[in-house]
Amino acid sequence: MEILHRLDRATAAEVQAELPDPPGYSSVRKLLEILEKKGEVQHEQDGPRYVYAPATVKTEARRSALEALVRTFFSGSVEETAIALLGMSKEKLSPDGLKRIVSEAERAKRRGR
Amino acid sequence: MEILHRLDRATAAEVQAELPDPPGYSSVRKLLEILEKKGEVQHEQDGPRYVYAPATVKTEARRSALEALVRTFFSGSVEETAIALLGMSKEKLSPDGLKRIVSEAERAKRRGR
DNA sequence: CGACCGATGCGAATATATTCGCACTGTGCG
DNA sequence: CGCACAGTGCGAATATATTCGCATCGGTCG
Repeated sequence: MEILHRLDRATAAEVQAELPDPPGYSSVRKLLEILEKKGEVQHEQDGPRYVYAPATVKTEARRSALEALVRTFFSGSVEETAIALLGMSKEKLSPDGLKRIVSEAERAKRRGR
Repeated sequence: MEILHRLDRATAAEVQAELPDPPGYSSVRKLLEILEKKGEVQHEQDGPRYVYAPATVKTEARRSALEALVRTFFSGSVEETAIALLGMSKEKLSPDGLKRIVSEAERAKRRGR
C-alpha cells in the first residue's frame, strides 16, 4: 500500500522491486489481486499488462492518514504535530515555503470552528 | 498498537474496551502476548495484573511515524505536509500556538542541512 | 503460420494470525 | 481454613494471509 501511494501507480514488477525483502513475482501479483478484491487498489489495462493504483483519492488518503497520526501520537493536537514536524525537518525550508506555511497557519487560526 | 500509543499504557481489558469491534478478552490478551514477543510492547506488573505499554520511546515512535507519512504521501516534502496539516485543522489555532509554529518554522528555515 | 516471450488466471500448499476455552494461581474475606 | 473472584499460562481450533507453480492467453518476430 505504502509503495503504491508513493509511486501513485505501478505494475506488479515495479512493486516487487520496491519491496524490502522481495517475495516471488507470483506472490506480489496475488497480493495485488487481494488488495483489489478488498477495494484498496484498482487496476487498469496498459497495453498488455496491468497497472495498479490506490483506489482512494490521494487527497482523501492524505487527510485520513494525517488524522490518524495526529490522533494516535499527538492526542489530537494539530499544533503539537506541526511543531514536531517542523522540528524534525532535515532540509532547509525555502523562504517561500516558510511564507506559505505561516500564511496557512494564520488562516487556520482565523478559521476556527 | 495505535490504541496503546494513544493510551500510553493500558490493561488488556482497557485495550479491549477501545477496540472498534471487540473480540473476546482472551483474544486481546493473546494479541498483547504476541506483540510482546515481537518486541513491540512491554508489560509491567501492577499489583495483580499486567499493564502494557509500547516498547518504543514515544518521541522516537512519533518521529518515525511522521517520517513514514511524509515519505509515503508527500514525496518527502515536509513543507507540503505542514501545509496539508494546517489546512485540515478543524480547531481554531490558539494565538500562542500560532506563534510557536511560526517560530519553529523559522528555526527550520535557518537550520538547513 | 509457429515458436517464443511476457503477462494473466487460478488453485493449492504452507505459514501466520486470530480466536477462544480451560486449568492454574494468588488474594481477600467470612 | 475454604470459597469466590480476578487474573495469568497455555494449548488448540479456526480463519486468513502468504507463497508459489502451472496452465493459458495474446502478441511479436522470423
